[in-house]
Amino acid sequence: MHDHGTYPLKDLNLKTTPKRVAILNLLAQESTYISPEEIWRKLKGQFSRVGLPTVYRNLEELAAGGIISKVIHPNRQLYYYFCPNRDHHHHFICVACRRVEDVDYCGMEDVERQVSERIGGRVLSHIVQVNGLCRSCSAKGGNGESTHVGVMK
Amino acid sequence: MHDHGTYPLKDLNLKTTPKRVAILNLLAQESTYISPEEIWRKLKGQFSRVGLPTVYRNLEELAAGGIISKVIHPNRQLYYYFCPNRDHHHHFICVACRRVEDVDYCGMEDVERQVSERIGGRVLSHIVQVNGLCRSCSAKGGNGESTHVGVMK
DNA sequence: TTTTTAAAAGGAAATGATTTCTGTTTACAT
DNA sequence: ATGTAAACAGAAATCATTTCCTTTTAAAAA
Ligand SMILES: [Zn+2]
Ligand SMILES: [Zn+2]
Ligand SMILES: [Zn+2]
Ligand SMILES: [Zn+2]
Repeated sequence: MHDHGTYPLKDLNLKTTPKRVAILNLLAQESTYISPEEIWRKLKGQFSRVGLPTVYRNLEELAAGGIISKVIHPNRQLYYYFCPNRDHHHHFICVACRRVEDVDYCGMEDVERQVSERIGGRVLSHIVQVNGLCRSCSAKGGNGESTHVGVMK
Repeated sequence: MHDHGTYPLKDLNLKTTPKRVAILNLLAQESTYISPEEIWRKLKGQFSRVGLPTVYRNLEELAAGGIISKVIHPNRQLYYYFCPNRDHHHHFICVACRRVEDVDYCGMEDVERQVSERIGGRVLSHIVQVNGLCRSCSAKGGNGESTHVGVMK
């Protein structure tokens, strides 16, 4: 789907290993979020030996480095997604088909002001995720899996 | 801390059992988010017999009913919080002391419009959580636990 | 090119929070 | 008071994720 381009793995003190690159390429091909085990199954088609811990380790490192993003899922399992958009933004995920789309919106400036002025605290990070049904899944009328994580009304 | 008032457990087809009420009361006394096991330990001071599954079950039911809210935590464990504010809003959580504060802000109207117009999808729910250090923890200069879940830059 | 070395990977095993199961007990509508 | 579906306890299972330890390897240094 997208090309992940040349990522500064070096800047993150991550060696450019075949496994790591393959994981990144697999993610870049997907337009949906994916689990560590799914990545692992795909990797096994390319390498004779791959350990699941290697996949978990790499996904975590890539996410920590900001190259890929985590998806919050009600079943509490880990899912990751690679998004080529380097500007700050958030995602709309389809709970039925796992498709991920960009949401170019983030009101964190206002929130930070409010936290600073009214609460006296300091914002370190924030989580924003929009769950729903994409166009095609919405048309099919499917409900998908229920998504009740965080505050939702 | 707060009184959870009279909640329409009946409206959710939940019986008013001693355990359930006790859990709700415990949560209402806290100004921080809390784990199922912590609730369980506190419950054991009030009942001779309490099962951990009972706690998990009740917390899940109360959260599904919108009476309490879940907190997204990087260690992937479950945490819950009771907030008496019935208006739609989100939370600022202190990653150091677990304190939770209201954030009266939510740009979901705009997001829904964008999702509808540009993506053609339908929003079912959304997750918004602001992580940081509250006033006192910020003053102490503590860092608290790292919080890297979801998209954060 | 040949070391050198710290990071990366494998694979087996452990972990432990959460869930499932099953046989009682209980809230509450009739 | 009785019936019935919901709740509960307790023990056991689950299973995604981590940990551990040994072997390989990327890539910096010589
Ligand atoms: Zn994106
Ligand atoms: Zn944002
Ligand atoms: Zn609140
Ligand atoms: Zn909102």
